[in-house]
Amino acid sequence: MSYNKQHFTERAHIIKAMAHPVRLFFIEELSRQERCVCELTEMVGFDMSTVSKHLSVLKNAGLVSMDKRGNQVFYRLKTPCILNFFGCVEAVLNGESKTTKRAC
Amino acid sequence: MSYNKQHFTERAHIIKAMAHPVRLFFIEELSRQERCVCELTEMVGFDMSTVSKHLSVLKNAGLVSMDKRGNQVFYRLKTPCILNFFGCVEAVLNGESKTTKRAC
DNA sequence: CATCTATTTGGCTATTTTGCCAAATAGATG
DNA sequence: CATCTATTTGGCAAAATAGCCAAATAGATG
Repeated sequence: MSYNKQHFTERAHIIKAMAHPVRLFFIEELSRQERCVCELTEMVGFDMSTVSKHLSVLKNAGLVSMDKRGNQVFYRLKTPCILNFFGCVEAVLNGESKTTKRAC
Repeated sequence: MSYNKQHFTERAHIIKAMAHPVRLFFIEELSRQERCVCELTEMVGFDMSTVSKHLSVLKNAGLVSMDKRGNQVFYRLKTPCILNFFGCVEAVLNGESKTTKRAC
């Protein structure tokens, strides 16, 4: 197979959305329960505008959805299958990757 | 759970290594068979030095391993479990993510 | 309606990433 | 040993990303 730039750019866009410590944390946290921006902001200790921008990256990639209730906006994970991937990342970190052990 | 910066930075480092169209292509291609730098260079049409740097990002993250034979260097995928994740990315692209369908 | 709260957007700077070229390295071959 | 081939490294400029502040929005509440 040869390199189809558009095909891989689309997929990289989604993975790129996950490729930041704060966003990774949000994905994990939102898989547990929905959270409003103010809660997430307090958890990570960044400026709320920064948090909002991270969330919009996730939203833009189709990974989370949002829901405005009252004057708060709640985000939740739309793609639980992402979590299956985290086990593989752990395996890479532990250098177990060569084994046939199914991490995902 | 609260935000442990180091924990998520380590994991983001691995995901970041995957977050580029060319590197994503290499992961998929190398899952099929090992390839030397010159083959990969021809497939993507970038400068060989650029390709070499992309490969070193993958290597640094622990995703591929390399093997020098003759004056060629062959790379191969060290972490097949990554491939299970691609199905999830497809699901996100197709907007099927809300369903309970197991993509990974 | 005026105001307050939660969130997003615009704009700026600092940092990181990407890709090319040129030069360095390392092994193979004449 | 000189040279050729495959690859990596250094360095640079352009582009993308991250985080902060200030300003704009949008509901909720007095």
